[in-house]
Amino acid sequence: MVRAAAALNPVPDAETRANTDHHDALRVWLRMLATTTLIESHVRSLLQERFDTTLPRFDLMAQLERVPAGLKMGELSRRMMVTGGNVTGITDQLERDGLVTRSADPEDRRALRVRLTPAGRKAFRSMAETHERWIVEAFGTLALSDLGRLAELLARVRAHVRVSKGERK
Amino acid sequence: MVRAAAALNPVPDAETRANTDHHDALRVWLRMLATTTLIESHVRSLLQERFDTTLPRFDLMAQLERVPAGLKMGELSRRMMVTGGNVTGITDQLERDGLVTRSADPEDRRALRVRLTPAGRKAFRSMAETHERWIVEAFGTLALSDLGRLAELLARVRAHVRVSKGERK
DNA sequence: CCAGTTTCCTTGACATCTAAAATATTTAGG
DNA sequence: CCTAAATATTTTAGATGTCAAGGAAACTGG
Repeated sequence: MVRAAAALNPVPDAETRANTDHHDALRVWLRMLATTTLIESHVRSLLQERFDTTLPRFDLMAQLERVPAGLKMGELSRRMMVTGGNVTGITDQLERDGLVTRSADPEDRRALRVRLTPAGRKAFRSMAETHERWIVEAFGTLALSDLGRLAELLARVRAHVRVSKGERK
Repeated sequence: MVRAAAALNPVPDAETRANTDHHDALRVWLRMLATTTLIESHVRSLLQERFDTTLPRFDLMAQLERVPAGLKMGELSRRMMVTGGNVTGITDQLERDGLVTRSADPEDRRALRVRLTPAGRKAFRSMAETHERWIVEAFGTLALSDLGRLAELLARVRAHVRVSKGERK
């Protein structure tokens, strides 16, 4: 996808010298992106087929499922890592379908609390169970030890990027 | 995110028994998704800031960069794993900005060939170099051996999902 | 040669998403 | 108390994505 840059970029990290050769990092990234996209689109189409719903709607409901008192729009926005305007739109649809409700927050009149309705909770539980089965199957080729290794590698990358991002801005 | 389903789903894979505990697979998946999304949004905002462009536009140009003769719309669609309508829209914009051209395919009058213009090629090379630097830095916390392990684990998952998906439909 | 099908592309309707502006409320400082 | 800044949400414009329908050209089997 990309040409090699000369070996001129300093590694800002402390301990790991002599690490990523340039093409290697890019190749791993593209593979990671492709794999994630593959699974994600698989899940999307299954959600569509079997439950006539979408991934963002499922994600929003998943956030609410463990919080019976509901979440404020802003909390949903932060947890889902999307903008507030986006949450507004998705909530509109779920509300229209009777799966969530918006109600005034008693402690802050600017805020709204979003909650699953009983119908929403029921629908979510059914979807979540099936969804987990799909994911277990997708990763079913990895032994438990491999799964742990993968988790650990991902955690390291994530933490590293978080830090660099924070530093830059 | 999801409750545990009882241990009742058979692992369709041959060799690996006693593998993914249910919550583990889900946890790894969510972490992988979060990590990928984090890097992707990082790249997106950097592309926006530094080059006033977007990831889909960059991706499309990346496809064209190695094929001076250009690609047909349908080929772009397949390579980018998006629908044709989507490619039409992104190409419209790049064409408007003078970065690509659409020209008739001499061998098939239904088809169009999309090519980078010299300006497009120049712009892409500059972006690609910087983009690679970002990615190398993002994965800079991993030693080369870790990078290899990560690549291998991802490849296995990807291949496995590809197969299951093919089987189902 | 030609009707029927397939392929290539665009268009239209709609769901997601972001960024930025507008509104309403709360909070902080004087 | 009262203004100024911060916060919570919605709205708008625009890019990205899907799917399905439509027009043009190419292929296919008589």
